[in-house]
Amino acid sequence: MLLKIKAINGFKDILPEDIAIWRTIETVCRDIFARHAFREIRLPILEKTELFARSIGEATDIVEKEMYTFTDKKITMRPEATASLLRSFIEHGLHVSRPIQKLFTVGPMFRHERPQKGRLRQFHQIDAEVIGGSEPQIDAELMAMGQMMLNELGLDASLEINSLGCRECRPSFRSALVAFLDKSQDKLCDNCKRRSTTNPLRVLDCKKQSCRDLVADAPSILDHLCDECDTHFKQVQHYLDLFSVRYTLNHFMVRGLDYYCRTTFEFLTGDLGAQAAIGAGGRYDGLIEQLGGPPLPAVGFAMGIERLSLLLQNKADGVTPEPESDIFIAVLGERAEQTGSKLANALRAKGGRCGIDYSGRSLKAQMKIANRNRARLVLIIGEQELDKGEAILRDMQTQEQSSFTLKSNIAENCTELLKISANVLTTTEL
RNA sequence: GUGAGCGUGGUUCAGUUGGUUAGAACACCGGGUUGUGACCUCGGAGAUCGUGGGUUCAAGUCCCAUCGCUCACCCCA
Repeated sequence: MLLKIKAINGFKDILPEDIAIWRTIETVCRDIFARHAFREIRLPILEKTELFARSIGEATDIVEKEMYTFTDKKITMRPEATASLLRSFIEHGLHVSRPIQKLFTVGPMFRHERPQKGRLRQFHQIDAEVIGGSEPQIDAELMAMGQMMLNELGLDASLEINSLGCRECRPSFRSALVAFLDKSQDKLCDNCKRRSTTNPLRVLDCKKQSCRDLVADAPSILDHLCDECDTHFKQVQHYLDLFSVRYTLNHFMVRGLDYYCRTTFEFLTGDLGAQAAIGAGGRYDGLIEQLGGPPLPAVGFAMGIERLSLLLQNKADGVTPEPESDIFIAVLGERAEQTGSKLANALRAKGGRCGIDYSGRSLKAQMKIANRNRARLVLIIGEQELDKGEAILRDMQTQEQSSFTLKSNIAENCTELLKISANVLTTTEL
């Protein structure tokens, strides 16, 4: 045997067994987007490298070392969706058609990190962005929508929120924080010693207990917000309360992308190993302008589909897969095969989900296939019945069998079978 | 980039101090019902034990190397 070619590290197949969960996630989220008047946008996977450098930030880990880039062509496989979406928004002047654009997109993202539980190199995100509004209601509504998605998927997650301030107030907080960290340099972990100069905000996010203890007394960004940011953040909380969305303030929360300002938030779970965030986002008011677009405020978030999927898999009452067929046609002998195959394809043309096997297996083997397909009905066409113009119709669940008259008009047979099938399927749903 | 753990049929694993033809469960195929699934029962097929080298009379087992996977750090969805 030749050497097998395997998928590359961090890239996963989504097998037929996994699809039910994926479709559930997508269906639930799409439905909720529709209820919130979001429209879908589909974007390319490759973009100019510069797009991500300018939006995510040159100094971030993502841009510095995690992007899949064709260096000779200066193009990159997108590590996140927001940059691409804004590029498209600006390029097509979408702000002209509506004062506020509510857009979502679903698809693969690529980051060259070491894979681990809940973290892949190709992963999928559901991404939502509201462009053109700075009102705190929008922030709150977006979080409420994210919470609705998790609720309707039956998942528990906590929502943590913070405000990072704006260009006006962040510098004063930053210098206060740096001053605080300087006093305790020797107590910080090596990593945080480095970060206290390169990206002091990140020290707040350190997971080491010693740093967490130290940082507990650090100045809070929330005490340094300018009046406008402070009012905005209080309003966000007011509307979250109004919408009955539960949340906790976490002034240690820092996001890894440079473009966030004001509101940031994360949906967190304790059931994903080291990966706590299943969805996260925030406001990025200056970014569109920075990418060459009009000065529009915006806010958005992304959910990780693989992470949602892992959580759904862990649930006892998991998602049940759809049957491969509703009606399976078992045939015995060549004449039956002729009748059965013709009927199967006619049924499909009329919208029926129909299975059939042509390998001439025993009836027993065909019944096993029907069972595995989770077909509710099996139409058994045998020589003896065929002579009488009949077939046997078996309900696999109730185990009841009845004789089915095969009319010469095949359309009539289809109509009759589809009627019985629909009938049987709805009665068991209730 | 750093660290730890693990590589045995399709899948999950067992394999004792190295010792005959490497086992099981699930899955698959077939029989028990010459025309009836899911349950039961009997049988069958399926493994270069990740790869290369070494030690030994003898290696799945010990040693070295290499590749791969997983988890964690980091960072993030």
